[in-house]
Amino acid sequence: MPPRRRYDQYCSAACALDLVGDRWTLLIVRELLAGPRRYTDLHADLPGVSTDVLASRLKDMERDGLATRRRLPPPAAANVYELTVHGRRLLPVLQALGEWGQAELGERRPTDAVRAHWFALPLLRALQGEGVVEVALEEGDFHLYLGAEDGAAYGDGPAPGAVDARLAMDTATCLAVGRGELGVPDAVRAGRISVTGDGAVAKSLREA
Amino acid sequence: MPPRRRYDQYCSAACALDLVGDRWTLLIVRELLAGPRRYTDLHADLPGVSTDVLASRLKDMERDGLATRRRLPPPAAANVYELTVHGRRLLPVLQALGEWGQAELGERRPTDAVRAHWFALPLLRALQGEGVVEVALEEGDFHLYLGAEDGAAYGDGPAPGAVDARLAMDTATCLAVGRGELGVPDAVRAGRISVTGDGAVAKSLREA
DNA sequence: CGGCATCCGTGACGATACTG
DNA sequence: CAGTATCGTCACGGATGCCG
Repeated sequence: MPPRRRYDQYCSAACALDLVGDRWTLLIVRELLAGPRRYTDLHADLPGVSTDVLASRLKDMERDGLATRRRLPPPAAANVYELTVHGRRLLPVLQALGEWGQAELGERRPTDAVRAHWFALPLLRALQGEGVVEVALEEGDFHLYLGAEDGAAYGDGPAPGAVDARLAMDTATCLAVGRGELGVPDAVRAGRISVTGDGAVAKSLREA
Repeated sequence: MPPRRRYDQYCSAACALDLVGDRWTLLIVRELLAGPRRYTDLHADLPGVSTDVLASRLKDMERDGLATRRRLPPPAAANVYELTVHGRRLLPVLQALGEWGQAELGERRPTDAVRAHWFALPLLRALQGEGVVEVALEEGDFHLYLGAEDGAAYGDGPAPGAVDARLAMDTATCLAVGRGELGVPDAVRAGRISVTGDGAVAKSLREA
């Protein structure tokens, strides 16, 4: 087996790219940041990735300590992949990339895939406060854990537990809020976001 | 000519990776963050990159508005590549990557290349204050512009103009400071950094 | 000599088919 | 469901050549 391709530079950024610079790797991390995922789910949410490349990346990530494979207990017996603590620390990298990429993200082309939780990262930066916020878009739901001690986190689908606030909006509004162009209270007043819930977060989101 | 390979996802992070996710691209950005560079300099500081890939990446970056090619006026007539404002905004991405990668950056292997200015990014995060700081390592010199309005910046080699402080240290010390494990004043007291200059930055670096 | 373009061998990638 | 096997294609790395 030939040694895997590396940059061979004594530089922390190059070293990081040795681990996560391969095609698809950072997008797999983005998926797993939303919670544990089965192989088939990953394959479904990453259109274009071939099965062998996905399997190979997951193996690499497991070997490098970015992710682990775990078998769910019955009755939901299935293998899920999950980020390690080390892997979850890549969240700032994806946030920086996403922040930079928002400038180029124009109108959606018909060939572009969309998943609701892809909007969670920009929203995490834009929203202040503390608590569990559930967000509903046309594409689906996701939930944010604001003010968590280990930075912040989010998950796909509805929140499994109690929810402090629930936001419903369309994609364009979500993008504008994530970009920082639009504040949530302003959007609420403009009728572009509906906020429900009576937690402290809900109040602070409704008021400037 | 087939359309270039893209992820086709309506996601700002994926969109960013469409532009800078190719092999070598982010390392070229890292090089250009240290100032304008000629093709040959880039090729020399990126061991392993083939000539055609380097030329291809530079063309892509020019087309995508990340970099520009400019001809220096005589007598130093030469083409240099330079980041655009948009390209310079990738600095947070490289900082996030570098911060994450520092955890894996162990001892230097003999096959690893090193350049002095590769240590500029971690130091930029670690150092507080405002002014021009010149740093001397065994591998060479670089200089930092702390507190610049457009974030921060740095350059390879000695500073072209006036210098507020000058630091000399070895690589291990530089890494520890960049990691945040060691404060500059502590390192000065331990004799691991020599600080010269009498600017405000020099004073603040000497004192806790 | 700087700045590429061309050629070639190898490995990575993408699509599909197939298996436990 | 969760991958492995196969195969064609393309990108990469190395060497060499060209041209101002």
